[in-house]
Amino acid sequence: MSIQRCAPEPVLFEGELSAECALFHALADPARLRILATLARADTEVCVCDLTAGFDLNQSTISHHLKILKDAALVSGERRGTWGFYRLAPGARERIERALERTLPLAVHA
Amino acid sequence: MSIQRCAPEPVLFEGELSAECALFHALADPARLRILATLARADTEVCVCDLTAGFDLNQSTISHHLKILKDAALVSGERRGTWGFYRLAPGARERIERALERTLPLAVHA
DNA sequence: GCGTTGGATCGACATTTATCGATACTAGGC
DNA sequence: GCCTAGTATCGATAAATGTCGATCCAACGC
Repeated sequence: MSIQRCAPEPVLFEGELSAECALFHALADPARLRILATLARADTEVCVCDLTAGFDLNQSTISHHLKILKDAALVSGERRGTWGFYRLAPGARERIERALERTLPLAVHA
Repeated sequence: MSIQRCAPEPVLFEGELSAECALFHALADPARLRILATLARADTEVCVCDLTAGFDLNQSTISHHLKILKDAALVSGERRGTWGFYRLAPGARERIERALERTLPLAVHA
């Protein structure tokens, strides 16, 4: 037998939140969070070599996390010569704030 | 040979972000995001039976996600009789906003 | 007492994912 | 050309995790 309802008129959210979920997923890793925090506090771009040297992770692991952050459009990367430089993507924080607003709106209007 | 630096004075973030990471992790699942969005838009508490009936997921799966959200202090649950009721934890959104501020501060002061 | 019902917990399984080593790629220096 | 160095990509592996079914627990009705 199926489970019954305890009260009439349940209001369930049916909207699409996959983009918001992808954003939060990119934030849900300690290595990526440290990279983001570093980029956010750097007034300039940061070289990949500094991240590789500073964090206790393999170079390929750093590169892997940078790709995930880049795919999430949270950082932007550029290669000059043999070195790679990354910076926080413009509007990264605003995009997260908007995702939060769509998930947990301050003013409940639905 | 170890990897060399391309420039002097790399500034790496060394702070602790495990609590923030745990918060974002709780948000990084479509089912939990839908539950949170539902609770945020409900002016009252929501019965577990409504979540189980409305979302295309097993009852034990819903309960599992509710526990994760509760452990993250994003929702609060109460049992009255045989039914369980959940609501958005007070200050849930503010806690996420503070976690975002600690990770990506608007004013760079470090 | 017993049976039922909603929800939580446990076990198992499949998928995802973080990490690493090895390799490929690209730009310089020789 | 060749060699080196920094980065990206590929493969493999181990750990984490989402999902489900089965079971347990608590409350209600009989």
